Order: sequence, then structure tokens, then C-alpha cells
Amino acid sequence: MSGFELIEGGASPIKAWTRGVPIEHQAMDQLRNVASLPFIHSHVAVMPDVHFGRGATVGSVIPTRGAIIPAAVGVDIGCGMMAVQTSLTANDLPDSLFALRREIERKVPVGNGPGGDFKESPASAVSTLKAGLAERLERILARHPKIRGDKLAKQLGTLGGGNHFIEICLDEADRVWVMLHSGSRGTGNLIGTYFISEAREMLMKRELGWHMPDRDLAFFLSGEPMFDDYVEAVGWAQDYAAANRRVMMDRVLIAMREALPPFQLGRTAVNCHHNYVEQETHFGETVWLTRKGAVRAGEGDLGIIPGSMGAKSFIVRGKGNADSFCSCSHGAGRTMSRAEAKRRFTLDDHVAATAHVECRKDSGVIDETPMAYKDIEAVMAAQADLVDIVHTLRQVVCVKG
DNA sequence: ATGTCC
Repeated sequence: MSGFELIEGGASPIKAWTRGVPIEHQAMDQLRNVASLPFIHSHVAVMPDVHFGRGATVGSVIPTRGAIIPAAVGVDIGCGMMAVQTSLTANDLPDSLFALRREIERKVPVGNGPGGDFKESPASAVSTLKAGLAERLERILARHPKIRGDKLAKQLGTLGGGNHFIEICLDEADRVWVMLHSGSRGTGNLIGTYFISEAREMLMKRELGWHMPDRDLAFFLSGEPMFDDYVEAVGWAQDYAAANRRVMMDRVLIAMREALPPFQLGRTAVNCHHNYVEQETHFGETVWLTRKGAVRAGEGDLGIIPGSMGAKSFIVRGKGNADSFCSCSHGAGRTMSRAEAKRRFTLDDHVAATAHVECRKDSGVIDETPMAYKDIEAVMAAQADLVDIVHTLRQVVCVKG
């Protein structure tokens, strides 16, 4: 059952695609706070994977007129997904996928800390930086020296940690896909952290004629120098994140060419953000649209909705639903905090839930176990009016940081 | 999410 539920009462309404999926009361309070801001354009849209998040609710779409909320975008600026189809099928994969997983881990640094960075940047990263990314960051750093750019080159093409992953998947016709999830790494994090803190300092000096419900919703206003600087920096981090995914995909494909029979890339390749802000036109007005854990689903747009480590993932095509600001969910959505998942589930539970996947099965990934996430089928059913399913993928290898 | 902690 899809379609939105209308929640009224704030300055702006909330339209929530949450039929048949739980919505935490903590997340609801957060959404009401966002909807009370005077610069919301039309309404706030809520995706079925909604859950409480730092700054703003994960799974929300926030249109702002003449203002931008850096904490709504968050620190994982440009985080998103990339997927490519290959000409390989399940029959081309070896019985044991362990060696393939190890080969990918050799080609792509994973995890946080020094081991998660390249010792030496690969050629694809160097040429990507030379094509303009490095120079653009220098211009930003010249005005904002508190942001450090020294991780730039050694992290372009690296995975990171948390819920970031690389997967080898099979679609409904047993065709092999590569899918990965990552963002703008340390540099994007520094940019986000810096501007969030600047917005907070400015908030303390503002004289508002209205009630600010949450200091995490501190904003820049169009016309302020910081507004323009944030737009430039967040745009840079989003481009860096997309480039990070492309360089990483190149590296994964190199690993696959070493471990598997020769193959070609299929027609379908998708690279989409699900944590970002950009200008878009909705209901006749050009506004700033923040998708926090949401994917653009304009008519014909391809997107990626991954399930958890053991669940299905989906390549989707947007229907251009205006009330959702042409958006869809970015995944299944957590049902519990990482801490709660670690309390609730044992390593045996996790091993049983991921029996069909070549992946890490140690206590360090219990917070990412499938049971800590919503049922992806229910999440897809709740957004049937936002996207069509083009491909259904099941993972056979999952690499995590 | 993150050179994750002042």
C-alpha cells in the first residue's frame, strides 16, 4: 500500500510515505521541528526508510527557500551509491568467493584510519584530481583555512567505514553486478563539520522573530557570504564523492578482471547521491532541496535502493512523483541504533542471517546485521508510487570497512 | 559518517 499520509499541525505539512512501516516517535519530533521552520517550501517529504538522525531525520526531503541547513545535509556529504552491470553471469563465478573478496580488499583500501587510505594514489585518482577537483578545493581552503585538504588524494577511491560497502550481486537473470556505497570521506566530513559549526555560531547572533526548535537546524541565508561559500564547498564535496565512487569502481573492476573470466560492462550504470543538497524546481519555484537519506526519482531517473548485508537491493526508475519532490528512499532504514543491535544480537545470529553471502562474520559488523534494518520488501511496497523496480539484486560478496 | 576524545 503506497501513497503518502498527510501530517498537519506545523507551519508546513509533512507528507510521509510510511504506510506499513514503523516510524519512531523521536524521528517524528525531529520532522515536526523541520516542518516548523518558516522557510520550508510547500511541505516536508518523508521516505519509508525514515529514522532518527543527527541534525535531520534520515529519509527526509527538505525544500528550503532562500536558506540552507548544513546539518540537514550532515557530514557524510555526497554519500551515495554506484552500480554497474557486467556481461558475467553466476556461472562465471568460482565456487569459493573468498579469493575475490580478498582481491577487492587488496585493490581498494577499506575502513577508517591510516590503513583505509592509499599509500600511493592510483593513476585514476591523480588524473581525476588534475581535472579540476584539486584546484577547486584550493580556492575553498584559501578562504576557509580551518578545513584541511591533506587527505584529498590518498582517499580518492577508498571505501571508509560504517555502513559503506562494496558488493558483487546477481540480478533476476543471474547477471553479475558491482554495487558500492561511499561518500566524500575525511575531506567532506571536515567541510560538513566546519560549516555546521559556523552556522551554529551565526544562529546565536541572529534575532529571529520566530521560535527555533533545535539548534541543529542552524542555517545560512541567501545573500550571506557563508551561504555562497557553503554552496561552493558542499557542491565540491558532492562531486568528490561521486568521483570517489567512480575511482573505486575502476579498482573493483580491475580486481574482478584478475580473478574472473574476461567480461564487458553492461548498458546500465548508475551513480547517485543520497545525502546532498542542490537547486531544483518544485511546485513552480526554484528552491534548495536537501535529500538526507533520499534519492532523486524524477521521471526516468535511475536510482539504487540497497537492502542490508543479507537482503535484496533494487535498481529503480523514478516516476517523478511531485509530492515527494521526485524522491525515493535510500535503503531499508535502521530499526534500532548500532548500540542496541550489538546488545540484541550475537555473532551466531549474524552468521545465520548472512549464510548466503561471502562477507565479514565477526563481532565488529553486528551493528550492520540484517536484523537491525527494516524489511526492504515493506519499504519498497510503501513507495510503489515513487519508483518502478527495474532490477532486483541479491549479493554474493560483501566487502565492509 | 570521521585522523571517532574535550
